Amino acid sequence: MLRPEHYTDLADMFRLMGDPTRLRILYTCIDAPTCVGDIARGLGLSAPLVSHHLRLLRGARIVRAERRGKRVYYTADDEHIRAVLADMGRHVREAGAGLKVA
Amino acid sequence: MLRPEHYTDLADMFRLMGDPTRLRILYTCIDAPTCVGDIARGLGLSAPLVSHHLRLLRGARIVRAERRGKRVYYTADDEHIRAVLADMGRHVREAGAGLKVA
DNA sequence: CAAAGCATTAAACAGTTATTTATATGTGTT
DNA sequence: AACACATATAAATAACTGTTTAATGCTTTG
Repeated sequence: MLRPEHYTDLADMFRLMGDPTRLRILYTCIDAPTCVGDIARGLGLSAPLVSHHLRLLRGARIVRAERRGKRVYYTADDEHIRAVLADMGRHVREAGAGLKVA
Repeated sequence: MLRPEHYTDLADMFRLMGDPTRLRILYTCIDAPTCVGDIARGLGLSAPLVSHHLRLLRGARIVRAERRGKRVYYTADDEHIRAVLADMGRHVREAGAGLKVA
């Protein structure tokens, strides 16, 4: 099974990826390090909002930050994160559309 | 990239797995089909609560239901779900404890 | 067919969380 | 050193969601 304290950590991971805005932010910087401003512009979001979400993602080690001059570049922390997204993507595609969530 | 409508589906998946109670329920029936009552007893939860969460998980095709007599047995829908949990588990273990989420 | 067992549904409450707006911190430039 | 740029933080609001309680729906058994 799984150690109890890991449940909350795991759940936190999933919960953080479970917000549409955060997920779009994550996808924007999944392949190449991208700075806050570019993410914000690319998605049509305010910089504070993007920064805030990135802080949460960073706190869970889902993304990693690196400062270059004035800008801070974010990218996915490790391959497991990419693997998770890939597998979940496959699931959604195979399970097909028409998910009733509500 | 990813088709826009998939973002919400993907986010829904993660969001659903992002609740500690739901995640524990999912883990309980991940390997072998388990009925609502057994899940509830095993986790010390009420049957209505477990049933409610299973309905949400089922709506997203995260679990699959099968009726056998009076009981309804639930289990993980496909291998992708198990793969996602395995990868995320590895990430949490490697990233180590001390995640600052708040 | 009535009763009991198991699961589901519905509605109300309580707690949490994403977003906005305003302010502050850091970094490089003139 | 002052300015401009990029990011980060804080507080307030508004929307959402998990849990509880009570009632309803299916299946088999007596």
